[in-house]
Amino acid sequence: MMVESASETIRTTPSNQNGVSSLSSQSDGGGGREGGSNGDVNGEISPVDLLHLQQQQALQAARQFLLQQASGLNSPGSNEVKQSPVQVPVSMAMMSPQMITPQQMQQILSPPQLQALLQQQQALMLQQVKHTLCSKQLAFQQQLIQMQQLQQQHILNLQRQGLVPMQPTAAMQSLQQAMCPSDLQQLWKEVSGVPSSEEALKQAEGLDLSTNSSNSTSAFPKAANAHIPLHNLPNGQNHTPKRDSHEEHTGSHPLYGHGECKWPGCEALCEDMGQFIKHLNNEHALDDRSTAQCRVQMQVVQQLEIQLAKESERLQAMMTHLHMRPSEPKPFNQPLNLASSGSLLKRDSDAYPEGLPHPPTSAATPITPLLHAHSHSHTHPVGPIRRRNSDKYCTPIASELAQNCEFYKNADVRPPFTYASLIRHAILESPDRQLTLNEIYNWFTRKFAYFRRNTATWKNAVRHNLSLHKCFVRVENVKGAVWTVDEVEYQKRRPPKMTGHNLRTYPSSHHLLSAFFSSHPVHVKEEPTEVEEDSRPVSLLAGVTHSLPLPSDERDLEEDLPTEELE
DNA sequence: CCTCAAGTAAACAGGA
DNA sequence: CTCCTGTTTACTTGAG
Repeated sequence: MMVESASETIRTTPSNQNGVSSLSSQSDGGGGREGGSNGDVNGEISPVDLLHLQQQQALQAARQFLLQQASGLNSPGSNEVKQSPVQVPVSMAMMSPQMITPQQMQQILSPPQLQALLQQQQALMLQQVKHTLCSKQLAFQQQLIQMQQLQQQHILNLQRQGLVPMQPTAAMQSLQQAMCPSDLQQLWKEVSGVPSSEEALKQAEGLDLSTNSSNSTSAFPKAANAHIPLHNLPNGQNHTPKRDSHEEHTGSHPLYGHGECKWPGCEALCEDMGQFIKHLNNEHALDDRSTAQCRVQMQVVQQLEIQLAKESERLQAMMTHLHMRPSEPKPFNQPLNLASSGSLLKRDSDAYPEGLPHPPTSAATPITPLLHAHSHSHTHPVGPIRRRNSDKYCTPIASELAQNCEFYKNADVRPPFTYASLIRHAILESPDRQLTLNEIYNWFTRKFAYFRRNTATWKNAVRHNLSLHKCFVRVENVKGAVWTVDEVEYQKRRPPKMTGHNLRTYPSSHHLLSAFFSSHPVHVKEEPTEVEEDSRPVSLLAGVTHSLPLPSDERDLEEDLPTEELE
């Protein structure tokens, strides 16, 4: 109880200035853009128009891609459905990382996969920028709808398998509540100018929306009118078991393409659909691992959404600057799941005039941005990451970092290591195996986007760890003091604790599922981030650091957690 | 329930 | 005086 009061008085301590300027708000203008919208005239094609068009196309493509990604994670047997009257942003329900942190996801599924995925996505996004010319909103709508359906399907599947703990109906209800269909309907109208989503759907169906077909894996099913009105779901009666069989007969599956399974990290070859389905059921049944992988995929999508949001914001700023009337600003401003979840949940407040909060918090605060606006600014200002999973669950820090350094460098994800192990790693990584405090700080900020904010907190933790653990030895130097590692102490320090649990099986299905359905991400503790520039998930992929051979040093380090690894 | 490790917050001291 | 560094204590949380 006291804690709360304590945390409420958190003040940003002076230490913030330690060269950690990660804030580069590029959004100038956020304000009065709605003033300038006067209809959609497109008589002439000026450079400005082209720019506009390009941007929109890019954004649209990105959005589509995100949606595809999101739909891709809807576990097997979840496509073929096509429409639902109610818009339900999948990710809203599925992305609730407050229960399982991104780190955990990463642990579960090696981030190289994440990187690979992101890379793919980036490439595909670029491709799609070229191909996606028409059917902007419609494609968007279409896919959103599909996502919803997939989500529903997924839920149904879970129910069927008895894996949805307790009352699936409750899950549904919470889902539905969180979604607030009416809000969504409204949103749709705003966004698309289409009277209702069903209308939109009809239109969408009338068109060839296969713009996404450039992504061979996505092949959105066009068939099926398996309606699953969400409003029926709460009864828990709408199981439509036939869908599986139905799916098997249609030749496409988002997780199947080019004769191989597109499940993240799988790539198993399957000659035909039947074989693939079999494979899917065998290898990717709903278990801890698959569920965890889903969450990883969510993370991927989330990161892409962040990127998308940023681009949207940029577009807005550009257009504002050029005095353009954003012909269709809304869809782009609306970071579909992330932010919208907040706004919808929030409900009462506008909080969402523009879709994106303005400068600093915008993109990088996927989960909570709007909540902050609402609550006292200090309520959870720094989202203390209590109780992160300890490194005992992790792969050895050295290899993990070596493989995923680009990821951590850019993604605002807390590394799944203890402070102590990180500090040690930093020190041992240095040429002289010694670092000053400030150098350690710098290492943290350099290596982890996550540590580019809340500096007061983690720096304090670093100092605390340095002092606390005997394995860190302070050595007076000419220029001051440096910190070194007493390896013996360090090893001693480590409890024989078990662990290792294969990360892939770490979080239990229950956890994951409850996370899935806890669509009340209101209390997310992700902090108000400022990682604008850093959370550039897409670009980070260019990194290609994975598969770097480990330096000998790293090898040493890697031995560091042998027991932890092997259970 | 207890213990322990980890994370967080904060008070405090000493030095630049 | 402010800020940084370093130490220490207190507390919470999660896991064993």
